[in-house]
Amino acid sequence: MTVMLDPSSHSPLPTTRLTTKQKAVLTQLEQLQEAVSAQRLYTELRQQGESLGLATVYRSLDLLKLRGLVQSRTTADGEALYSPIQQDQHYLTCLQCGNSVPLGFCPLQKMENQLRRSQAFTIYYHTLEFFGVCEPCTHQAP
Amino acid sequence: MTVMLDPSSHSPLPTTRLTTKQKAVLTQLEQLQEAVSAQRLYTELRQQGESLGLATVYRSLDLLKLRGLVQSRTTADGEALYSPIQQDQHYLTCLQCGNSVPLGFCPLQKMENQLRRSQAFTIYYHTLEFFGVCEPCTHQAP
DNA sequence: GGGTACAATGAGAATGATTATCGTTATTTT
DNA sequence: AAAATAACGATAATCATTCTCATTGTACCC
Ligand SMILES: [Mn+2]
Ligand SMILES: [Mn+2]
Ligand SMILES: [Zn+2]
Ligand SMILES: [Zn+2]
Repeated sequence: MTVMLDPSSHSPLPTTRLTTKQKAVLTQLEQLQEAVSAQRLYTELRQQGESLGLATVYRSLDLLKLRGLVQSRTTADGEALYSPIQQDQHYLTCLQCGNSVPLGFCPLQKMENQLRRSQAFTIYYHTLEFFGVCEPCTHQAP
Repeated sequence: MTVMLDPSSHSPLPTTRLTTKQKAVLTQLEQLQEAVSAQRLYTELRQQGESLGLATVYRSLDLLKLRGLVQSRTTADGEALYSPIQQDQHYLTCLQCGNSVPLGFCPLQKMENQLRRSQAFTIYYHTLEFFGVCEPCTHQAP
Protein backbone atom coordinates (compact mmCIF):
# COMPACT_ATOMS: atom_id res chain seq x y z
CA MET A 1 0.00 0.00 0.00
CA THR A 2 1.48 3.28 -0.97
CA VAL A 3 -0.39 6.42 -1.74
CA MET A 4 -3.75 5.61 -0.33
CA LEU A 5 -5.92 6.99 2.37
CA ASP A 6 -7.87 4.84 4.77
CA PRO A 7 -10.57 3.26 2.56
CA SER A 8 -13.14 3.83 5.29
CA SER A 9 -12.49 7.56 5.42
CA HIS A 10 -13.84 8.28 1.97
CA SER A 11 -16.85 6.75 0.31
CA PRO A 12 -17.99 8.49 -2.82
CA LEU A 13 -20.10 5.47 -3.61
CA PRO A 14 -22.46 2.79 -2.28
CA THR A 15 -22.41 2.44 1.47
CA THR A 16 -24.33 -0.77 0.94
CA ARG A 17 -22.69 -4.15 1.08
CA LEU A 18 -21.27 -6.07 -1.85
CA THR A 19 -23.60 -8.31 -3.81
CA THR A 20 -22.92 -12.02 -4.16
CA LYS A 21 -21.57 -11.67 -7.66
CA GLN A 22 -19.37 -8.76 -6.72
CA LYS A 23 -17.98 -10.80 -3.85
CA ALA A 24 -17.32 -13.70 -6.21
CA VAL A 25 -15.30 -11.45 -8.49
CA LEU A 26 -13.30 -10.00 -5.63
CA THR A 27 -12.64 -13.40 -4.10
CA GLN A 28 -11.45 -14.86 -7.37
CA LEU A 29 -9.16 -11.90 -7.81
CA GLU A 30 -7.67 -12.40 -4.36
CA GLN A 31 -7.14 -16.07 -5.10
CA LEU A 32 -4.90 -15.44 -8.07
CA GLN A 33 -1.34 -14.36 -7.65
CA GLU A 34 -1.01 -12.28 -10.80
CA ALA A 35 -3.04 -9.45 -12.32
CA VAL A 36 -5.73 -10.78 -14.68
CA SER A 37 -8.05 -9.53 -17.37
CA ALA A 38 -11.82 -9.26 -16.99
CA GLN A 39 -12.23 -11.81 -19.75
CA ARG A 40 -10.12 -14.35 -17.93
CA LEU A 41 -11.87 -13.69 -14.64
CA TYR A 42 -15.14 -14.32 -16.41
CA THR A 43 -13.95 -17.59 -17.91
CA GLU A 44 -12.49 -18.89 -14.68
CA LEU A 45 -15.54 -18.00 -12.63
CA ARG A 46 -17.85 -19.80 -15.04
CA GLN A 47 -15.59 -22.83 -15.13
CA GLN A 48 -15.75 -23.17 -11.40
CA GLY A 49 -19.54 -23.12 -11.46
CA GLU A 50 -20.39 -19.47 -10.85
CA SER A 51 -23.24 -18.23 -12.99
CA LEU A 52 -22.65 -14.67 -14.10
CA GLY A 53 -22.42 -12.57 -17.23
CA LEU A 54 -19.45 -10.82 -18.70
CA ALA A 55 -21.10 -7.44 -18.24
CA THR A 56 -21.43 -8.13 -14.54
CA VAL A 57 -17.74 -8.86 -14.27
CA TYR A 58 -16.94 -5.48 -15.80
CA ARG A 59 -19.53 -3.74 -13.70
CA SER A 60 -18.29 -5.39 -10.54
CA LEU A 61 -14.70 -4.48 -11.26
CA ASP A 62 -15.65 -0.83 -11.75
CA LEU A 63 -17.52 -0.76 -8.48
CA LEU A 64 -14.72 -2.50 -6.63
CA LYS A 65 -12.31 0.08 -7.98
CA LEU A 66 -14.58 2.86 -6.79
CA ARG A 67 -14.49 1.30 -3.34
CA GLY A 68 -10.73 1.21 -3.32
CA LEU A 69 -10.60 -2.59 -3.27
CA VAL A 70 -9.32 -3.25 -6.77
CA GLN A 71 -6.89 -1.56 -9.11
CA SER A 72 -6.07 -1.95 -12.77
CA ARG A 73 -3.30 -1.30 -15.21
CA THR A 74 -3.33 -1.45 -18.99
CA THR A 75 -1.03 -3.69 -21.00
CA ALA A 76 0.82 -2.59 -24.10
CA ASP A 77 -1.88 -4.06 -26.31
CA GLY A 78 -4.70 -2.25 -24.57
CA GLU A 79 -6.08 -4.88 -22.24
CA ALA A 80 -6.89 -3.96 -18.64
CA LEU A 81 -5.47 -6.19 -15.93
CA TYR A 82 -7.01 -6.15 -12.48
CA SER A 83 -5.63 -7.00 -9.07
CA PRO A 84 -6.48 -6.54 -5.40
CA ILE A 85 -5.29 -3.10 -4.43
CA GLN A 86 -2.80 -4.21 -1.84
CA GLN A 87 -0.33 -5.39 -4.43
CA ASP A 88 2.04 -2.51 -4.94
CA GLN A 89 3.67 -4.05 -7.96
CA HIS A 90 5.18 -2.40 -11.02
CA TYR A 91 6.63 -3.62 -14.29
CA LEU A 92 9.29 -3.08 -16.90
CA THR A 93 7.78 -3.55 -20.35
CA CYS A 94 9.64 -4.11 -23.59
CA LEU A 95 8.45 -1.95 -26.46
CA GLN A 96 9.73 -4.50 -28.94
CA CYS A 97 8.45 -7.87 -27.77
CA GLY A 98 5.85 -6.70 -25.30
CA ASN A 99 7.06 -8.86 -22.44
CA SER A 100 7.01 -7.33 -19.02
CA VAL A 101 8.97 -8.27 -15.96
CA PRO A 102 8.02 -7.27 -12.42
CA LEU A 103 10.05 -4.68 -10.60
CA GLY A 104 11.13 -5.82 -7.16
CA PHE A 105 10.12 -2.68 -5.31
CA CYS A 106 8.10 0.52 -5.49
CA PRO A 107 10.14 3.69 -5.83
CA LEU A 108 7.25 5.74 -4.50
CA GLN A 109 6.87 4.15 -1.09
CA LYS A 110 8.60 7.02 0.65
CA MET A 111 6.57 9.83 -0.84
CA GLU A 112 3.12 8.90 0.32
CA ASN A 113 2.62 11.79 2.66
CA GLN A 114 3.98 14.43 0.39
CA LEU A 115 1.54 13.38 -2.30
CA ARG A 116 -1.46 13.11 -0.03
CA ARG A 117 -1.15 16.75 0.90
CA SER A 118 -0.48 18.11 -2.55
CA GLN A 119 -3.88 17.64 -4.15
CA ALA A 120 -7.58 18.05 -3.49
CA PHE A 121 -8.05 14.55 -4.80
CA THR A 122 -8.58 11.35 -2.91
CA ILE A 123 -5.91 8.97 -4.14
CA TYR A 124 -6.65 5.26 -4.03
CA TYR A 125 -3.70 3.83 -5.89
CA HIS A 126 -1.11 4.49 -8.53
CA THR A 127 0.26 2.75 -11.57
CA LEU A 128 3.90 3.04 -12.51
CA GLU A 129 5.57 1.37 -15.42
CA PHE A 130 8.87 1.57 -17.18
CA PHE A 131 9.24 1.10 -20.90
CA GLY A 132 12.29 0.29 -22.92
CA VAL A 133 13.94 -2.66 -24.62
CA CYS A 134 14.76 -5.93 -22.90
CA GLU A 135 18.12 -7.64 -23.01
CA PRO A 136 17.19 -10.27 -25.66
CA CYS A 137 15.60 -7.72 -27.96
CA THR A 138 18.69 -5.54 -27.83
CA HIS A 139 20.73 -8.24 -29.57
CA GLN A 140 18.24 -8.80 -32.29
CA ALA A 141 17.63 -7.63 -35.79
CA PRO A 142 14.66 -5.29 -36.17
CA MET B 1 13.50 13.55 -18.51
CA THR B 2 13.83 11.02 -15.77
CA VAL B 3 14.81 7.45 -16.09
CA MET B 4 16.25 7.39 -19.54
CA LEU B 5 19.56 6.62 -21.05
CA ASP B 6 21.07 8.61 -23.89
CA PRO B 7 18.88 7.71 -26.87
CA SER B 8 21.91 7.54 -29.11
CA SER B 9 23.63 4.92 -26.98
CA HIS B 10 21.16 2.16 -27.75
CA SER B 11 19.57 1.37 -31.04
CA PRO B 12 17.72 -1.90 -31.14
CA LEU B 13 16.10 -0.73 -34.33
CA PRO B 14 16.59 1.02 -37.68
CA THR B 15 19.79 2.97 -37.86
CA THR B 16 18.35 4.53 -40.98
CA ARG B 17 16.81 7.97 -41.04
CA LEU B 18 13.15 8.76 -40.51
CA THR B 19 10.87 8.74 -43.51
CA THR B 20 8.93 11.84 -44.52
CA LYS B 21 5.71 10.54 -43.05
CA GLN B 22 7.39 9.54 -39.84
CA LYS B 23 8.88 13.00 -39.56
CA ALA B 24 5.48 14.55 -40.18
CA VAL B 25 4.01 12.56 -37.32
CA LEU B 26 6.82 13.48 -34.97
CA THR B 27 6.69 17.15 -35.92
CA GLN B 28 2.97 17.36 -35.41
CA LEU B 29 3.40 15.73 -32.03
CA GLU B 30 6.02 18.24 -31.01
CA GLN B 31 3.77 21.07 -32.12
CA LEU B 32 0.96 20.17 -29.76
CA GLN B 33 1.18 20.94 -26.09
CA GLU B 34 -0.86 18.02 -24.81
CA ALA B 35 -0.72 14.27 -25.33
CA VAL B 36 -2.93 13.19 -28.25
CA SER B 37 -4.43 10.05 -29.69
CA ALA B 38 -3.31 8.47 -32.95
CA GLN B 39 -6.76 9.11 -34.35
CA ARG B 40 -6.58 12.81 -33.64
CA LEU B 41 -3.05 13.00 -34.98
CA TYR B 42 -4.31 11.42 -38.18
CA THR B 43 -7.20 13.86 -38.53
CA GLU B 44 -5.08 16.92 -37.89
CA LEU B 45 -2.36 15.88 -40.30
CA ARG B 46 -4.86 15.32 -43.09
CA GLN B 47 -6.57 18.61 -42.40
CA GLN B 48 -3.32 20.47 -42.78
CA GLY B 49 -2.71 18.85 -46.15
CA GLU B 50 -0.52 15.86 -45.34
CA SER B 51 -1.46 12.77 -47.28
CA LEU B 52 -1.08 9.68 -45.15
CA GLY B 53 -3.08 6.73 -43.93
CA LEU B 54 -4.20 5.87 -40.45
CA ALA B 55 -2.15 2.69 -40.44
CA THR B 56 0.96 4.73 -41.16
CA VAL B 57 0.29 6.93 -38.18
CA TYR B 58 0.16 3.88 -35.93
CA ARG B 59 3.22 2.36 -37.56
CA SER B 60 5.16 5.59 -37.25
CA LEU B 61 4.27 6.00 -33.61
CA ASP B 62 5.48 2.49 -32.86
CA LEU B 63 8.76 3.12 -34.61
CA LEU B 64 9.24 6.46 -32.92
CA LYS B 65 8.68 4.80 -29.57
CA LEU B 66 11.28 2.18 -30.44
CA ARG B 67 13.72 4.99 -31.14
CA GLY B 68 13.06 6.60 -27.80
CA LEU B 69 11.51 9.70 -29.36
CA VAL B 70 7.89 9.19 -28.41
CA GLN B 71 6.06 7.81 -25.42
CA SER B 72 2.50 6.82 -24.72
CA ARG B 73 0.08 6.35 -21.90
CA THR B 74 -3.36 4.81 -21.88
CA THR B 75 -6.48 6.63 -20.73
CA ALA B 76 -9.15 5.15 -18.51
CA ASP B 77 -11.27 4.25 -21.52
CA GLY B 78 -8.49 2.42 -23.30
CA GLU B 79 -7.23 5.01 -25.76
CA ALA B 80 -3.50 5.52 -26.16
CA LEU B 81 -2.19 9.08 -25.96
CA TYR B 82 1.19 9.93 -27.43
CA SER B 83 3.67 12.67 -26.67
CA PRO B 84 7.28 13.60 -27.35
CA ILE B 85 9.37 11.76 -24.80
CA GLN B 86 10.81 14.82 -23.13
CA GLN B 87 7.58 15.64 -21.39
CA ASP B 88 7.89 14.10 -17.97
CA GLN B 89 4.27 14.64 -17.12
CA HIS B 90 1.94 12.61 -14.94
CA TYR B 91 -1.73 12.69 -14.10
CA LEU B 92 -4.33 12.18 -11.42
CA THR B 93 -7.34 10.40 -12.87
CA CYS B 94 -10.81 10.17 -11.36
CA LEU B 95 -12.28 6.67 -11.35
CA GLN B 96 -15.77 8.14 -11.27
CA CYS B 97 -15.88 10.80 -13.98
CA GLY B 98 -12.73 9.89 -15.85
CA ASN B 99 -11.27 13.39 -15.82
CA SER B 100 -7.57 13.68 -15.29
CA VAL B 101 -5.54 16.59 -14.05
CA PRO B 102 -1.81 16.99 -14.56
CA LEU B 103 0.54 16.59 -11.63
CA GLY B 104 2.95 19.46 -11.28
CA PHE B 105 6.07 17.39 -10.82
CA CYS B 106 7.58 13.93 -11.18
CA PRO B 107 8.22 12.11 -7.93
CA LEU B 108 10.76 9.89 -9.62
CA GLN B 109 13.24 12.50 -10.76
CA LYS B 110 15.66 11.68 -7.98
CA MET B 111 15.81 7.96 -8.49
CA GLU B 112 17.10 7.80 -12.02
CA ASN B 113 20.48 6.38 -11.24
CA GLN B 114 19.28 3.79 -8.79
CA LEU B 115 16.88 2.44 -11.37
CA ARG B 116 19.30 2.44 -14.25
CA ARG B 117 21.61 0.12 -12.39
CA SER B 118 19.01 -2.24 -11.06
CA GLN B 119 17.96 -3.95 -14.26
CA ALA B 120 19.37 -5.48 -17.42
CA PHE B 121 16.83 -3.50 -19.36
CA THR B 122 17.28 -0.32 -21.32
CA ILE B 123 14.74 2.09 -19.97
CA TYR B 124 13.42 4.78 -22.30
CA TYR B 125 10.65 6.30 -20.25
CA HIS B 126 8.11 5.64 -17.54
CA THR B 127 4.44 6.23 -17.00
CA LEU B 128 3.07 7.08 -13.61
CA GLU B 129 -0.51 7.79 -12.77
CA PHE B 130 -2.59 8.18 -9.69
CA PHE B 131 -6.19 7.06 -9.46
CA GLY B 132 -8.88 8.06 -7.03
CA VAL B 133 -11.88 10.34 -6.85
CA CYS B 134 -11.84 14.03 -7.64
CA GLU B 135 -13.24 16.75 -5.40
CA PRO B 136 -16.50 17.28 -7.34
CA CYS B 137 -17.23 13.57 -7.54
CA THR B 138 -16.76 13.19 -3.81
CA HIS B 139 -19.77 15.42 -3.16
CA GLN B 140 -21.99 13.59 -5.53
CA ALA B 141 -24.55 10.83 -5.44
CA PRO B 142 -23.48 7.62 -7.16
C1' DG C 1 -48.29 -12.57 2.70
C1' DG C 2 -48.78 -9.49 -1.39
C1' DG C 3 -47.39 -5.29 -3.90
C1' DT C 4 -44.37 -1.75 -5.55
C1' DA C 5 -39.93 0.63 -6.49
C1' DC C 6 -35.57 0.11 -7.68
C1' DA C 7 -31.03 -2.10 -8.15
C1' DA C 8 -28.58 -5.94 -10.21
C1' DT C 9 -28.02 -9.14 -13.83
C1' DG C 10 -27.50 -11.59 -18.44
C1' DA C 11 -27.55 -12.19 -23.40
C1' DG C 12 -26.46 -10.28 -27.18
C1' DA C 13 -25.77 -6.11 -30.16
C1' DA C 14 -23.00 -2.02 -30.83
C1' DT C 15 -18.83 0.60 -30.41
C1' DG C 16 -14.36 2.00 -31.49
C1' DA C 17 -9.42 1.82 -31.20
C1' DT C 18 -5.94 -1.00 -32.96
C1' DT C 19 -4.14 -4.55 -36.17
C1' DA C 20 -3.88 -7.39 -40.19
C1' DT C 21 -4.20 -7.84 -45.33
C1' DC C 22 -2.68 -7.11 -49.54
C1' DG C 23 -2.10 -4.63 -53.69
C1' DT C 24 0.49 -0.37 -54.93
C1' DT C 25 4.23 2.93 -54.69
C1' DA C 26 8.69 4.73 -53.15
C1' DT C 27 13.47 3.69 -52.07
C1' DT C 28 17.64 1.18 -52.17
C1' DT C 29 20.82 -2.12 -54.23
C1' DT C 30 23.10 -4.29 -57.81
C1' DA D 1 17.29 0.37 -65.26
C1' DA D 2 15.73 -3.96 -63.34
C1' DA D 3 15.26 -6.39 -59.10
C1' DA D 4 14.70 -6.48 -54.24
C1' DT D 5 13.05 -4.39 -50.26
C1' DA D 6 10.67 -1.20 -47.35
C1' DA D 7 6.70 2.05 -46.78
C1' DC D 8 2.35 3.08 -47.57
C1' DG D 9 -2.99 3.39 -48.07
C1' DA D 10 -7.51 1.60 -48.13
C1' DT D 11 -10.22 -1.34 -46.08
C1' DA D 12 -11.52 -5.50 -43.60
C1' DA D 13 -10.97 -7.99 -39.38
C1' DT D 14 -10.19 -8.21 -34.30
C1' DC D 15 -11.47 -7.93 -29.85
C1' DA D 16 -11.92 -5.71 -25.33
C1' DT D 17 -15.30 -2.92 -23.51
C1' DT D 18 -19.83 -0.68 -23.31
C1' DC D 19 -24.70 -0.35 -24.23
C1' DT D 20 -29.57 -1.99 -24.46
C1' DC D 21 -33.29 -3.77 -22.60
C1' DA D 22 -35.94 -7.51 -20.91
C1' DT D 23 -35.75 -10.35 -16.66
C1' DT D 24 -34.77 -11.36 -11.87
C1' DG D 25 -33.67 -10.25 -7.07
C1' DT D 26 -34.14 -7.35 -3.03
C1' DA D 27 -35.78 -3.85 0.32
C1' DC D 28 -39.50 -1.63 2.27
C1' DC D 29 -44.45 -0.71 3.18
C1' DC D 30 -49.28 -2.22 3.75
MN1 LIG E 1 3.95 1.67 -6.18
MN1 LIG F 1 8.18 11.02 -14.39
ZN1 LIG G 1 11.85 -7.50 -25.68
ZN1 LIG H 1 -14.43 12.88 -10.87
